[in-house]
Amino acid sequence: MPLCNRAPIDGGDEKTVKTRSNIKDIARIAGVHPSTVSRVLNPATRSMVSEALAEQVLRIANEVGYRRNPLASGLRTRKTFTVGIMIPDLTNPVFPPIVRSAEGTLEDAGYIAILADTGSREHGEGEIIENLRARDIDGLILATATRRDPVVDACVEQGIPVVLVNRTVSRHHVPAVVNDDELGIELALAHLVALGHTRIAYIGGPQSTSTGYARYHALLENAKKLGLELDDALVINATAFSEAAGEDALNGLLDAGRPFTAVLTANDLLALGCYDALGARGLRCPQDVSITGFNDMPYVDRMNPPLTTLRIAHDALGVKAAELLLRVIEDPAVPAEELRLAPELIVRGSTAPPADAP
Amino acid sequence: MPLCNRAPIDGGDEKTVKTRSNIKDIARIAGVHPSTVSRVLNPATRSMVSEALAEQVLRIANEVGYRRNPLASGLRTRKTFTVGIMIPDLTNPVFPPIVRSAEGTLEDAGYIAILADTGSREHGEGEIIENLRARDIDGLILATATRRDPVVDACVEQGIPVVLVNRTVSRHHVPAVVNDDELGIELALAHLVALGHTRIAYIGGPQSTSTGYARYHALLENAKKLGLELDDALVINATAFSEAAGEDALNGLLDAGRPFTAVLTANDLLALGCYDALGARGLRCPQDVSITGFNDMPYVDRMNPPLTTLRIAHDALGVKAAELLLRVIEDPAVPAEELRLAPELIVRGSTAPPADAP
DNA sequence: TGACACAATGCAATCGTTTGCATACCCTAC
DNA sequence: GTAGGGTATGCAAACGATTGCATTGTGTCA
Repeated sequence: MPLCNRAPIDGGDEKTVKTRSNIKDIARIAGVHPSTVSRVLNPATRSMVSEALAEQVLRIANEVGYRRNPLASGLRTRKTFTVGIMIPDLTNPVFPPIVRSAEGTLEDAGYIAILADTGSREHGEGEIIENLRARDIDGLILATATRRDPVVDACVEQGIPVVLVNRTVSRHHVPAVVNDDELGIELALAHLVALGHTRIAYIGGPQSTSTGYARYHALLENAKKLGLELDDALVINATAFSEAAGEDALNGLLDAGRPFTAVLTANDLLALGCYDALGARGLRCPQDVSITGFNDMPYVDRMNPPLTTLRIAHDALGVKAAELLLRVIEDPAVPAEELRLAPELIVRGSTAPPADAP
Repeated sequence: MPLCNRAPIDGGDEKTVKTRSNIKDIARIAGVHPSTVSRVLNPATRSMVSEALAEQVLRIANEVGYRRNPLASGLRTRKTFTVGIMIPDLTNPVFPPIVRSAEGTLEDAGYIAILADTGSREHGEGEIIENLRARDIDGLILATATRRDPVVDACVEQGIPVVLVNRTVSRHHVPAVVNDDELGIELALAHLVALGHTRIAYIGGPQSTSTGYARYHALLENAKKLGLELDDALVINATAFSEAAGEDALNGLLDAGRPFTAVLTANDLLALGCYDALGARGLRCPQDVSITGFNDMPYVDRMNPPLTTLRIAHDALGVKAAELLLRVIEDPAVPAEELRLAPELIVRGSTAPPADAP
């Protein structure tokens, strides 16, 4: 007997580390060539082999608990059933639901998700992408995009299927799933106006992100549409989507001395920063100033006061992004579509009619 | 000239999709055998080849931007520089910081992290593990462990390096990084007692998890140590670590009609559920009932009232778990140590002296 | 000068799958 | 009876890297 270092058959109770059985083992048992087994195991080529034999091979594969080795398969075919998910910061409550639902959707399709959090990282994004590319990932979900993003350009150039989520880029050639920011701002602004506010301040986000940019322009647009006069001195864009930036921004507005009764912010964290700035000055929300957020982060309904904000369909964002990516992977020629999901205004305690209202 | 389907050298401006250069390309340029290049590229075997040649090969590798193909390498060596991270639910705020810091630590060591959220999933955990195993992952970080966990058993049995994080298992053979729950409960209980509370209720978590189990027993232990009389009817373990379970539990306690002035909970979400139960009955926290949480989830400092709780070193948990796993991967014979990180009591507005205090 | 040790490199098999091509076989039709 | 056309399978070369063993070359020592 030739050397037989494994016990592929009847290895039931053996104490040996039973190394996963492979296509050759099956071939040996079935008395056929490995290539035949391979053809049976691949649904696309199964029809090449006689039905009876195919059935037998499948049965054996099942019996020995065969699982394709993705490394070997990937090496040969360049398809790894692996996708990368890049996010700027997992501890930002916006991302976990996106990541989770995207991962779940991918998993259901037989893919695995490699997580890359670029915030907590010494390597640059480019380095990370190179790393993923070296691993022959099939595609990439990017939540990190800036409006002009070299990383995205690089992916497009290298032909890596990419889908952007949450944020998008300026040049319109890459598929994306984003929130409908125009609608969101419209809802928030209309809400404040309906409450009777006329002197409304705005605290936006970085203009380098599509969300910061879109929300800012949506504000200008919708104010005009409503015939609302905006005080330029009361419209500013913060340098980051963070509590600290929001606090700074509102402090700036308060110091400017221009009167206002409401602040529309482009992000929940900015809104929370506003809470801090108000609290430090003994001002009350909503009695003195109404505040709206954007995102509906978890637990903002429990804050003091509960935050009026725009609920983004985070789960759907992740699911749709994953589905879109799968579609692109399957057929790279698919046209780059951009999905915009409608947000929902959630009215809570942080908004009320202005003090001087009738 | 033999067929040469690539342009490995001087491929600078070519419009062709420049396929990643490999070890053979380098060998050809350097005029040596691929195996020599391989030896140079592997630090462990570099000393086998003459210094001058090694340098030259490295220079060329650098010039052509060589990157090892992890698939091929992994196929041959069974080492993929990949680890899996399994968590029960990414939208539970406890996990993102753990995942993020673990991932960052792994990345710095040249590993990538595959994320698996078992909650949002139709496949069972076993199936997922099999999937990861098929991909020859080097190790696994599990945040999903129950006290008697077949998945953990399976991993240990199959020799997959495993590190548990946040939760651990009963049988003591697997390395873990957890919070020091005994200390946490001790701090919380001492805090309430110091405020003057004597009739203290407890809402714990599922006894199938190590955290639920340890905190419950720590409570009994510490109460005895402090000479504190616990009313059995006021000590219950909820069926889940969730807001709903917490609300149900506290409603049960209130319905029982036994007097108490404080509730010590085993988890922030349980505590938030208590807020709901109190609010629904018009009771105030902390005036009528003090409440303590466990975890210090993000934003509980902004809730109404801000929650007194135990801050777990989530980042450290992730980092340590990753480091421990790397150590085990490197040397599977390393003894299974269990790290316990000390929590910190964060006193906020949800605790105060009881109403009947002097 | 020849034997031997040792250092540096080449050779070729291997990891597990896939796939273009060759082959063997059977059936039909002229 | 043989040419032609399928159909079902085998063969062997990839994919890219690693590694035990073989080979070559160089120096040392007796």
